[in-house]
Amino acid sequence: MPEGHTVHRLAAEHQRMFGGRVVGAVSPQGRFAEGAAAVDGQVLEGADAHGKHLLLRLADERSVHVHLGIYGKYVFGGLPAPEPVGVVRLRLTGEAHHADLRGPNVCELLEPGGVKLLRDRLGPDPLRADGDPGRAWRRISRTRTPIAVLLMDQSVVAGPGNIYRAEVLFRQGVDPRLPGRRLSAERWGAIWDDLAVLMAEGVRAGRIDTVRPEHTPEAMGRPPRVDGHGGEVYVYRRAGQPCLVCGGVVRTVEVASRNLFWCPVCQPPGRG
DNA sequence: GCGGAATGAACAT
DNA sequence: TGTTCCTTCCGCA
Repeated sequence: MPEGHTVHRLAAEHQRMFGGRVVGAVSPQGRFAEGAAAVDGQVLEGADAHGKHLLLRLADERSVHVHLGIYGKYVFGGLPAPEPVGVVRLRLTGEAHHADLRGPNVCELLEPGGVKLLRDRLGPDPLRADGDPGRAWRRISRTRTPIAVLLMDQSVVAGPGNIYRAEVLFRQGVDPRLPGRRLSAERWGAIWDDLAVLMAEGVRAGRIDTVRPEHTPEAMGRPPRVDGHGGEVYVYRRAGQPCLVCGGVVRTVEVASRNLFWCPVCQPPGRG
């Protein structure tokens, strides 16, 4: 689940449960013991997300930086918090809630200024009000790298992952292998706008749904279906199945060690 | 019960 | 390009 929309939800949840309040912090697993000790007893001033990075600002101007990677997961609950189940890297407790973090790629304490360094190496985030698509365009329009690779590069665009990249390219009818510099500025604008809409909906719903109403199984007279990842999508993990729009066969290929999915009919070679 | 895959990215080579 | 981190879940015995 951890694409950018998930992390923005997590930030909102932290803000709601812990924002402006003193928090307790422990690391039952032990791998964040020193950091937890430094956090424990401080006021959590605010929670924020940039792309897939969660940032918890503390009263002493340091920040907890969490990146979930593929496996990382949060579970929230009330108080009293039960005995931690499994390997809990960080448990926060507030006035009425607790949050358990397991399996993150990153869980570290950043010194003041560390957040700026982090954000400087990230591209614009379609979910943020300060996200500037022009910044991404300056990278995209100058490279031969395929657009499908660029969309996964967090220094180009921060937030989209493997599902959103496949789905937005399908929805905009773009050939995934099209070099960035062959993409038109108009098409990039459409991709950015679509990402903003899709991901905002993902934040609201807590799942990734990308299928337009006229293409849902119901509208097409097929039995309703929800994918294993918890949403309704056009091409992601649907290799070998018929395209929901044209009936052609959805294809997959490995790109930079990730599986890319697309419909060669709706996204013909050179289209961009 | 086991093996593989998974919504990610840093690092080594 | 390959390795590693680290956890969960699914399909297959």
